[in-house]
Amino acid sequence: MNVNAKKRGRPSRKGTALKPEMIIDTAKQLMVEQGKIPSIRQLATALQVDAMAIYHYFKSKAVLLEAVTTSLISDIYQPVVRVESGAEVATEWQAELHQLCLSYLHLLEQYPGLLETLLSMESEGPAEVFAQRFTIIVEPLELDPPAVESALALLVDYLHGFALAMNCNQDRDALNPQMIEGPLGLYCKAIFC
Amino acid sequence: MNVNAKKRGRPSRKGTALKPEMIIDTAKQLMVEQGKIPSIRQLATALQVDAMAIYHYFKSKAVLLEAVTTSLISDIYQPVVRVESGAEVATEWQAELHQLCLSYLHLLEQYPGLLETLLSMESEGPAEVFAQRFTIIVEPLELDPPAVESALALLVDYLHGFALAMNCNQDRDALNPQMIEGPLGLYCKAIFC
DNA sequence: GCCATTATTCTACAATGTAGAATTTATTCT
DNA sequence: AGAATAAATTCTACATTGTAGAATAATGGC
Repeated sequence: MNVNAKKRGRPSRKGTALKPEMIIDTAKQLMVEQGKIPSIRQLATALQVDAMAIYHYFKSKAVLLEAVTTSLISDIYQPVVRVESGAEVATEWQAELHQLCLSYLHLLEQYPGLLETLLSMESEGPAEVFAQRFTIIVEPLELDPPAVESALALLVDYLHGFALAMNCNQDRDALNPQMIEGPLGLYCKAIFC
Repeated sequence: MNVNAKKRGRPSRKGTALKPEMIIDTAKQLMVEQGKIPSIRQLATALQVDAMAIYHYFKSKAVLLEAVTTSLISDIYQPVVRVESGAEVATEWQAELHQLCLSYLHLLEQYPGLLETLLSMESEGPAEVFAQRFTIIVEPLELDPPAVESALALLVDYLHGFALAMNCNQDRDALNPQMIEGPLGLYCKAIFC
């Protein structure tokens, strides 16, 4: 007779019900705490629930991770829209871009595994979030569409490569988001010179 | 009595001995065939050997993968060193860089899992290979050291991000190395203008 | 009150990395 | 030559993982 055994079947008290939100939130928390994606069993333990209960809400672990990703991605920096005049155009967008990149990297650093999920996802939603905010920032530069496309591709993949390097490096301090300074400066020169 | 059971203990005939090279080669082959890193058991089966035999040569799977990586990385494009004159400087290095990038991406595409191993490795050796060849190519541009460093960082992480995207995308044709054209052009503009 | 639906736990399986012991052959020492 | 040691291999076993499928219990609609 297992001491820890819980009663089987649907729980009585209504408020006790497991909710998708709770699962997602706990998953996020464990990702931060453990620095990696938790196993379904670990997640279930944290929720004080049987592992299989989670599968009632998410058809597979991949689907759960996609939900986590979608929920997190909107937290990246939201650029401020300005009415710019003359000289400001040349500098403001760089600061905004810097901030967007840092917040994106910070997110990918805080939640290891997010990156791979993001890139594996069927839905383009999460990837679109960054693109959207990027577009807002470079809007005042009035680049032609193909140039914007190339610029976005170069930046996104650069950031993903950098994030991957951070995630793979075991010693946390060897690599941090501040180090994009040089490359990002070079990048800015490329798209506006 | 298992029909497939092999005799235990050290094999008699000398030539039969498993060699690290064989393990590495078979691992490479399976990576290409399966499009992912094989399990130790699969690798052992291909070698017609017990799984644990592999651990006699490599202390862990990670160490084996590092050996595979080190062995593969030297295959990337070796830039030709030229004596350039005047106008050629402005164009030749771009073609060389393009070729280097394509061969690097091709390698990372062909051997999924290589990227993560590369980035997780203690040894800087493999990472140095690309850096070395990059340096040869941009040498004639006579950039100052910090600029070279930034340029290398931007390019390497961009390529890693791109490679990761290729590896994560299940439909093979959605993403291929030819697509670096635009971003790479932009990049070249950045480092020499 | 009956029955379908919903939320949950339990049991079980196949795959994985790998520790540790057993076994057989090769090599080295005396 | 014989004994001891080392090397190369297979076997057995374990913990961890994702998840399929069945059993169980409460809820909600009729």
